[in-house]
Amino acid sequence: MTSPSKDPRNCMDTTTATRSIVDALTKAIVEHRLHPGSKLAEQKLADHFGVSRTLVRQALFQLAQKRLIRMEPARGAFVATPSGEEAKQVFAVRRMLEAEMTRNFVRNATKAQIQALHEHVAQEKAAVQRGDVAGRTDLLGDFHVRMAELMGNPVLGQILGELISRCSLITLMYQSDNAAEHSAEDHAAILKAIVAKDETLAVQLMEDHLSHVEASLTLDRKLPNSDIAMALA
Amino acid sequence: MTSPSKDPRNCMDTTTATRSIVDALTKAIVEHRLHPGSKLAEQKLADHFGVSRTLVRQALFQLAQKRLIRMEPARGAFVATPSGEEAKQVFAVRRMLEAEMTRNFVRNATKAQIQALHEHVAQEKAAVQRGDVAGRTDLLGDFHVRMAELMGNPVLGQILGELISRCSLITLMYQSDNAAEHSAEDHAAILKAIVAKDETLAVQLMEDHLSHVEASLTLDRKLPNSDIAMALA
DNA sequence: TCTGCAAAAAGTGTATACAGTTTTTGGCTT
DNA sequence: AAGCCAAAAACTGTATACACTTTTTGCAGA
Repeated sequence: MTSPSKDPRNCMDTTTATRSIVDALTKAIVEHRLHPGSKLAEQKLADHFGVSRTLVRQALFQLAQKRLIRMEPARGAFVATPSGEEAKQVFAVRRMLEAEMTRNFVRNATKAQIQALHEHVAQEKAAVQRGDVAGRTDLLGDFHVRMAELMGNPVLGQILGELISRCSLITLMYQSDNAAEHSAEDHAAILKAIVAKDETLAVQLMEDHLSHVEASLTLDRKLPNSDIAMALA
Repeated sequence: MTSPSKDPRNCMDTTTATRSIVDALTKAIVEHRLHPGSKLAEQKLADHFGVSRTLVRQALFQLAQKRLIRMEPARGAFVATPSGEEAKQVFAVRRMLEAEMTRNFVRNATKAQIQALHEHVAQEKAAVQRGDVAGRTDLLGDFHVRMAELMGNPVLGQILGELISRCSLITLMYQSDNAAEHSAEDHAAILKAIVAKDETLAVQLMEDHLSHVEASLTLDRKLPNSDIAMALA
């Protein structure tokens, strides 16, 4: 009934076009190939993707709703430049969500789910060891999304997914040192506590992990190219 | 800088058109004037709002992202019919978020913020007493959004706002008895615990409140007009 | 040389046009 | 009379056109 495509011909059709533009731009933003503040001109994107402005605009509106870009009236779309204040709020919400998520996970996780997390952590370690920065960043975020999905709560999964995308952008804007290696270890420690069914410890480790990531950012730093006049005052 | 309109002429201009369509449709869905499953034909909406399909489509895409409608390829947009499963997930996320929110609120709330909640609860009581169903539903949801906003966390506020919109739709689909009157009392009790700085009690009452609302729904009921053939089998 | 302004270029916001799909309608067969 | 198929109508998906705004360019004047 609700199958994605009843016709094998349909590989790239109807409305999937917009989705793929959203995904491509999301990936580009999260992977730092598009810098915060960059202008996203509609016609240029349309030419690049080989479609009309119509589809690009649809995609931009969706990205704006995900807060990965901001749209200024009559001026166009720009890659978002989340403020330090906003960053703190995003982390605060993540802590709320993920603390409870971890608690539920400890209580209800099956062996298969724990196994899936083990495999994920192994992948993370491999990415870290071979210096695969892009893959590592991806996997480190996915750890959290994976947990949400394994809990059988796609609603939570989607919300967390969006928050984590925003975090990627935030991290890339404010990161001082490359503390990402620690994250893989944090994940391993959290998983260990989950295996041990130590609810309190697992929750605590998850909260600490998120606080640690947040603390590794210099959120009070003046934004780089926000306003040159102000920078020289 | 980020002021909504620097020009007094701009009353209904640029991109605000789409926003107003989104708001109008959101209101219509949440207030049950558009029933779950209803077709939302683009041209009809365009005629009704006096704009072209372009703007209507933009609005529909945004509503789809908020999960208030669903869009089927080449078939159009329909008011969402969230499943009982999805409803439970939405409530689960709300409990996660709002438990922590309440905890933080007890710890950090200023007198002015508590005063604002008092006024809100008073408004709720007034709406309940004068039998204003629409206003009551609105206010009961807003209580939670207001708390989030008062906490100085717009990120949380927006996420909660969207979850609460979905809950309005869910409530209207699955409500068995009219348990809404209880909600106003629940809110008053929560506020009392906040005033008393009783963190544990406030959190508990908030969780109970949400569980109570969820329990008042018959989420396991077969959806009404999902498939007539199946209903008659 | 630097400032200021006007014309041109580029870009956004909305409407319309058109191709392809789905739904409805109406008649034909059994 | 009920069921089925074909033509028509309605609708979605995408591209294009046009008005209006912002930005850039280039020239004139101090």
